[in-house]
Amino acid sequence: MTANQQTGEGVRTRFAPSPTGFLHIGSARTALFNWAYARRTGGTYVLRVEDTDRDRSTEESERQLLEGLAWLGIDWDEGPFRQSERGARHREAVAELLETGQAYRCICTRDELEVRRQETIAAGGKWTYDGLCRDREYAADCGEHTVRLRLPETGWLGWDDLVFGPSGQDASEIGDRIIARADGTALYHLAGVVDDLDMDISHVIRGADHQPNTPLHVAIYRALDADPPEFAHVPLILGDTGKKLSKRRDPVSVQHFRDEGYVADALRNWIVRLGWSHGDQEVFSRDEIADLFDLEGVGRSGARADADKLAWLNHHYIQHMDLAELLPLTSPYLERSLGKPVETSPAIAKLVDLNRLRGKTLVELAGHTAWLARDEVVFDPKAARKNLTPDAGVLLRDLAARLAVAPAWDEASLAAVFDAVAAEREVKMGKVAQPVRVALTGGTVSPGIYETLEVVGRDLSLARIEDAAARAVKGEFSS
RNA sequence: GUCCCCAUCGUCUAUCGGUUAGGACAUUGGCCUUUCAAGCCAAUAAGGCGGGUUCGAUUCCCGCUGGGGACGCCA
Repeated sequence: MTANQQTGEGVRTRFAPSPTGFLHIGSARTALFNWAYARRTGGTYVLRVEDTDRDRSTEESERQLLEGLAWLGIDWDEGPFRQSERGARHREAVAELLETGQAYRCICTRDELEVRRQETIAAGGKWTYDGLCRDREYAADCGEHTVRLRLPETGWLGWDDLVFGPSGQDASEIGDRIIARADGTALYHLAGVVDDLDMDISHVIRGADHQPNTPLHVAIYRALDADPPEFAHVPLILGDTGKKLSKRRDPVSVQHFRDEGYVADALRNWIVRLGWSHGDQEVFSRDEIADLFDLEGVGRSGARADADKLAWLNHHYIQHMDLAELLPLTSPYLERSLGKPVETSPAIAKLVDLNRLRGKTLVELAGHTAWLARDEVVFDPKAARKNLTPDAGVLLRDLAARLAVAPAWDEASLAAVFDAVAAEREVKMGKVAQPVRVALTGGTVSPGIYETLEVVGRDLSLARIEDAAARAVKGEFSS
């Protein structure tokens, strides 16, 4: 029976990251699963920052963490609590365990331990703490010492994992582990259990890398005379090598993907499907995740992070998003690309809308849009050499003259002029449209030529075409 | 090395003893076409191996092989 079943309260989950770097997509997924499970069940989601490793924890990481969660739309109901602020409570728990005899003081030093460990392994044995201090009953004044949990000699430390089913290990495999350092502070295992207990956490959903720790945690719950929560271990996210994602090898931070131009909806959708499925459904909005997520849909084998799938999802969301939502998301990338602030004019907005089919990321979308925001056309040498030949220049000059007297600047009128030029010169439409495209944008990629002309507008279009024509005729782009 | 875990198309996965083994991404071909895309259509592609259990195994059990994770006074 779990704590929450005893108290009759609802589901309470938590995300307990340590602020020692950026928000990792593996952590983000754990956060998402916990969030989703709480939302689905009408439970409560708690955020707890495990910053007890003072050497590695930084405020900057914590800021990044919260920012990443907010960006992904993962909101919490309680917290953020900081484990570092609960030191007194952890000390109290250690004292209690010492009192009840469930723990004892150990004066073995790291060096001594290491020597004995090596000896045991060399002799072909397997090392767990050898229990030298186990029955010595050292008092508080024994000098520098750690505190170890006193495990039963044997006995099954098991739990029924909500993903992996019956799991566990025998106490003899684990040995008496340290729960408090020589300086008196508690280790993660003890602190985490105490916090989960105090915060009445009912379901601990965490990465499978924690599986080997769970027997010890079960033992700590027992020593504290408490019932363990439900545990659900989630298979790890793997990199291209098939190994656990590594900071060195793989792109892992949420911030990284954000910088690369992936939208939050896509990243969230991507990671939720890494290890979880719901029939054949591939696309899940934030609300659907909160609505449909369950632990039964979580698989048991590691999932390789597939960048192509992320790109596809990103494309999907960029296409289906309201333009009003897409524009502000695109602006920063446009400004980055241009190196200056950009005002989102109606023309820019229209071009972004037309270009959304043409990019997998906001970076690409911005890249395809930037030309309109530049004062001067920047020609791609290759595109210009191929399309702005002297012959093309003559054609463009003719075309510009006719466009200048076109009755209107709309698709029908523009098409009539293009058709006429193509017919009279007996060339394919491509020979007309492509030079215009390069004249207007400097490159070979843009929306349909009439749409592009409309977006650029009559005056600027004529100016750019005439300018490019003049330079092309002079052979400026030929070599 | 020890302990634990996992195993369906290249990848993410569906299947909860009986299916022509389904979907998605990627790939390939076709259509469309003024560029690049997108879109549409189609194709290729999977139960690691060996034993059981069963009328019947991808599905249950065992072994092997392969892969992964954990082995801190980190979290």
